[in-house]
Amino acid sequence: MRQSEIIVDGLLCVLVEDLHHFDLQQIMESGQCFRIQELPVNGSNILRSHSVSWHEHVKIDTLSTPGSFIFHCNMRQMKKWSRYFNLDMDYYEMVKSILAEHPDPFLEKALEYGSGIRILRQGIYEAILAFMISQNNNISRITKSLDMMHWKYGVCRDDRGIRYNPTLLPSELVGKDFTELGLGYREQYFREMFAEDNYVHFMDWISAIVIQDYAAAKRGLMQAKGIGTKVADCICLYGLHHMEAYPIDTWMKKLIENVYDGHFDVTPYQKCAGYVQQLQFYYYRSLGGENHA
DNA sequence: CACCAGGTAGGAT
DNA sequence: ATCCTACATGGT
Repeated sequence: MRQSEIIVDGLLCVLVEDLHHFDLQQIMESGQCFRIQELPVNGSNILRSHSVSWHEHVKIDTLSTPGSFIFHCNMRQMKKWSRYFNLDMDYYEMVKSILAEHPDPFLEKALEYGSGIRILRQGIYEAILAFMISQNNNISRITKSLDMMHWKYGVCRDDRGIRYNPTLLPSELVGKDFTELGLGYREQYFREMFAEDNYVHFMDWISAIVIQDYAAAKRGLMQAKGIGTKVADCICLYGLHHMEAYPIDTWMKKLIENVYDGHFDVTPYQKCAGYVQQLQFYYYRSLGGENHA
């Protein structure tokens, strides 16, 4: 991967080349992140364009030259996005080499089908909000609730004169009522978590979790109401980048039942289990569910 | 107008 | 330990 500064429309941007196994469309569709949007495209050498909201906001153009992208930010911000998208570590090759020793036709197809997927580092706050909302819910409502929450309670900041919805910090959520966000019965979970008289405990709880290993972090997370095994695994994986986490939801249950005859051994994939789960999940959903492929 | 959604808590086997 | 079910809403 090479990075260089260029000027686009009078603004400093970063041109990234030779970046492979990175496809924002796939990442957006993979269901790990609800805050990426596809934008209308105007440039002729631009294949797709996306906007990503996190601590900051960035527009990314996918160029027609394979492996080439334009990140609309400066080099300093690019460092953060590089970490966010996990651009330095390519789990594709890791799974490829494990597959050589543990043949798995389904996973092989899943790897090729979703080869552009990366596991993001969304941070614990973003992950808690997104995946507590995600339980027994559908994607479009999850996205809507999250967006409304950010617009209603978030403080807007930027250095380019563009209004955007930033990451919410606990300090911005303490004592809020969470009504009118369409959260349904999950509303109560948030009210408990961000109750004013729980703030000190909340911050202690978080600061312990972020320095613990996967097993301890998962146990800790599950102490909160509204966080069970699956949501805890998602927070560990997409928030804290614990790659051992292997979230099992209704789709993964069906997949393991139909494709692996009720048993899938993650042991060989310990160091990239979460990535393997994403590949399986993304490919299985593309098949419509019941197909054994 | 039913049925479903990247589950969980609380209670009953 | 392992089932069962109610759960609030909006999407399809």
